[in-house]
Amino acid sequence: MSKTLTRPLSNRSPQPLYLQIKDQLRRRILEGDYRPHEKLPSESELMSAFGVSRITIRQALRDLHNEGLVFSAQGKGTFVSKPKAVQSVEHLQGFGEAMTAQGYEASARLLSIQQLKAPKAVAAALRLASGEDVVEITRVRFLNREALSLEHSYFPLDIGRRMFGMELSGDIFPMLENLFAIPLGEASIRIEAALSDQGTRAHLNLQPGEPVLRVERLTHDRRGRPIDFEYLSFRGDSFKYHFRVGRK
Amino acid sequence: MSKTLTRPLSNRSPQPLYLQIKDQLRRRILEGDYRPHEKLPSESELMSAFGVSRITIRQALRDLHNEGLVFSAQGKGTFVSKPKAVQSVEHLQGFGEAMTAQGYEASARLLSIQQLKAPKAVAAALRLASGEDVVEITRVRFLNREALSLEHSYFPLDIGRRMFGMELSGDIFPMLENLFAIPLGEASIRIEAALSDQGTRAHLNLQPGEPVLRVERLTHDRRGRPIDFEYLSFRGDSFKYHFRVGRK
DNA sequence: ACTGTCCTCTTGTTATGACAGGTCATGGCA
DNA sequence: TGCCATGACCTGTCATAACAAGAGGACAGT
Repeated sequence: MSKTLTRPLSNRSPQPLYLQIKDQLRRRILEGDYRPHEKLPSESELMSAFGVSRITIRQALRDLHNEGLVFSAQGKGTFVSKPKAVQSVEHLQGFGEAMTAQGYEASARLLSIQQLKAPKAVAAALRLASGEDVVEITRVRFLNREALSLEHSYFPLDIGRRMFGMELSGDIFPMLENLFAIPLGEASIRIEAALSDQGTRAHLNLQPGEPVLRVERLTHDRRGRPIDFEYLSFRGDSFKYHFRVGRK
Repeated sequence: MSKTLTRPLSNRSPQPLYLQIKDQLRRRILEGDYRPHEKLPSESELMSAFGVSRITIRQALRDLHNEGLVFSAQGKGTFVSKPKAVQSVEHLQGFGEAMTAQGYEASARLLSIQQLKAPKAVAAALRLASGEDVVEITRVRFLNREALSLEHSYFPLDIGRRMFGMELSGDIFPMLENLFAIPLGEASIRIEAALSDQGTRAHLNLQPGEPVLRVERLTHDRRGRPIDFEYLSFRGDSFKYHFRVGRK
């Protein structure tokens, strides 16, 4: 637990101490040095470890608490929260965009990419003639090293064909916007709760009977053309979808 | 700016000082004593006004900042935030409204209405002082004669008390708007999948192990005051939530 | 008239010290 | 053996004190 803090007061101030401490603790949590429900060192231990006063430690812990990474119980200690990622959908963003913006470590593993005849529902959503081909991308998403969701994405041929051979472990939305120069517009989303099927269970490491949040998302470009239809299955215990809507 | 704080240390502690101060400031903001973009008294003024130390004032202000009611600028002061005037494209509808609009036969049965001390999460959502009372309404929703969802709604006292004795088998949103003349603004929604607990199963006629879609919805009036916090549990097999979002 | 310096007010950061009150294990007493 | 008191340890709250740093106005010099 040694640290290299640069003192703002004695030296030329780079960053407040409590921010440096907060970032170090967060990194350790996200990297798994401290695991969920594990107790963090007590405030006095952190004080001597970092060589700062209690108020500084508490300010760092308070920030982590506000971010939802830790919680504390009087008389017991401060503990790492189980990551319950909250994705805000006020703005349309991909999952990875949302998570990394919150400091989570998000990644994805490509399971398959292939061209196939569009399933009926997919063809209807993408406004394709039945029988037309689409490109299907199947990925597993990880949050803090744990499998979080299984994703099937379907793209029309002209877009999907360009994806073969590309790096697909990152976010797809920025890729569409930047590499393909496709301005994104509205997305339409459906959500339901369901029990996990066997294939999903295998990828997400779930027990039979555990629920999943099933999301269908159809993304359009700015001109209204549907360009990406996805089935997303999230572990029910570790994801919350969050958004705001206005009246009328 | 005189206040009646009850000192936790000298007296018998009712509530921490910073919470009392936070609640008083919040009330003044919500009641319009301090208007948006208006400067609050400086920290030293608040210190002498409340007769507490700076750390206590700052803790109260920090909480208000986290709730989004104020923001501060170094060297200038602390100011009241403007209640978000975000133009949303989406409809905020009660579920009943949405269903009847689609030709379904929707109804609700009132299970209970009571005044009780707000649970912590409810108090936080409605921005009430911890310990304040709220009115809880519990209902079961039916769609085409089948139980669809179990709903727990929490209202601040001034609104909730007016609901006793009213007809509560219909939609609550139109009631708020028309009978109570409360213009509705934004709602913030969280969704997750979970397994049904026993109480929910009983009301929704579910088998053990069946999943539910759990929704938390916090509705604000047009000025940004939170007025309705709800926990909704839907049968996972018979409901889909549908909405659209725009990019950026 | 314009500009740069300085002083003052403000919030931001940090230290030290103290007591309140919850949790839990240990050990003594019945 | 069982129960309870006690103390160690932990987070929660609050006070006092100091310096850093941004903002802005007063004021003097050009």
